[in-house]
Amino acid sequence: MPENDPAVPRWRRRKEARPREIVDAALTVFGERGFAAARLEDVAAQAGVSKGTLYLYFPNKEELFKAVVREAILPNLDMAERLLAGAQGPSFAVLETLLTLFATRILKSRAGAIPKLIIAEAGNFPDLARFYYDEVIRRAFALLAAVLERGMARGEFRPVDVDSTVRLIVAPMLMSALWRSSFEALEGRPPDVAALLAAHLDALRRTLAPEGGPPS
Amino acid sequence: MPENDPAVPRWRRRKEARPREIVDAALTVFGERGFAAARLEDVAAQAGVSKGTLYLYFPNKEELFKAVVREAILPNLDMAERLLAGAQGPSFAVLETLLTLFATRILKSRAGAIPKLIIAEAGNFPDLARFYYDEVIRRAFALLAAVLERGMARGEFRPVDVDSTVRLIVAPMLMSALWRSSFEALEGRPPDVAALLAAHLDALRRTLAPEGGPPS
DNA sequence: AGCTAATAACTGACTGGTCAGTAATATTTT
DNA sequence: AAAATATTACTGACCAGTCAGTTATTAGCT
Repeated sequence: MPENDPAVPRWRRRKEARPREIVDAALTVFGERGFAAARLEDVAAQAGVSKGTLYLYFPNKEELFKAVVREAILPNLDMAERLLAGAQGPSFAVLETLLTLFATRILKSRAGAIPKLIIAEAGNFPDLARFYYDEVIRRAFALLAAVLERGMARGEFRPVDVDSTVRLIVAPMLMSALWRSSFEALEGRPPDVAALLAAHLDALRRTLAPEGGPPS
Repeated sequence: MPENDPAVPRWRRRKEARPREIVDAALTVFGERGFAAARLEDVAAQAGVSKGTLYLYFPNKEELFKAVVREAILPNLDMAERLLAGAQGPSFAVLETLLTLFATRILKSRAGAIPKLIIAEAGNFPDLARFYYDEVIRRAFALLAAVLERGMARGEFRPVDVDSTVRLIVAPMLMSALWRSSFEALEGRPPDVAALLAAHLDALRRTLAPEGGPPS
């Protein structure tokens, strides 16, 4: 049943809105299928646009993916960095806020699919891996390392191996994100992120506490 | 320069040895490229065989992959289960042995690539995800849960939320495996698994210790 | 205000390349 | 010779990226 009324155009020119809509559609489709398996035809359909239009705004699939990362992840990192820069109180509270932020802002949004994407495709698309490593991982690790250094300098944390401890902090959050992407459908119940976060914070409190007693 | 001497056959019939060689080649190629992107042509070449031969021993790509998992992972799980069943000493020592076993047997072998594989392809190949979940994840989680229960029953561990704690135990090891597969090439130094394992065990000791003091 | 280029935005059929799986054929072994 | 094992050449489906052509919008002219 084709729409023949010429008063209703088949499409509109919307130069301003397109990139955002395309990136948004791409996040959805990449998240569902991964980078390599995602069909740009599907991204286009999801964005309500034809495949050719994608190429008016993005030179190729990889650049589209980078745009997705920039839009979905980097603003959160910016926020986290500002948070540390302006922190006044105890370091453990900063850590708690950061992890809670991750659990709510990233894990629960469609951006939670991005870690899986990167891990899945790093081998076959080293440029993407490099991009993500430089723009996201390095910054996130540096941020957490700074929190640990701050805590140790203030005597709130016992001395620890910073690099290993950063990985210990990140791992459960990362694993939650991967879990959601991969196995949520197979388990009856959804994973209890809140319980995991609570247990993780509890473990960190005990791990980081100076010998003389727990930090405030 | 073709070999025309009829006394030197171009190939031999080796019905017994083929499956193992093919599975071994498949582990290598799947590990490098992922499941979807791996070319059976490459698996065949790596196994010193032609593509058609693969189909004499495995009905399709998915079944070949399942065979890889069965061969590379399940024997390690069997060993771990026997280890717990025969354990006499303190529960923390069992935990330590299990994690060390993982860090050495899985992480350092080509089998370390399998977690990445599963996570990467779970969305597009739900049958594989189901298979891995049933055959590996459930068993591994049950195993660790049993260690925790044992420790709590013997008063060596304080009472903890078993499910969350199992995830906390697994996450850093899993993350190491994923890291190797994805970012090792991008960093100068290889990740220091020994340091991470030491820090993790230290953190677990503090986390699981009953209030009255650390377990032996 | 209405008509008419000119331009910018968009479409969708097509190309070139890839690869899992199959069929036809060849070689080795018994 | 027959059976078992292996190879090679092929098929069909898939998809990123391209491009010739179409449609909406804007600007210029009257």
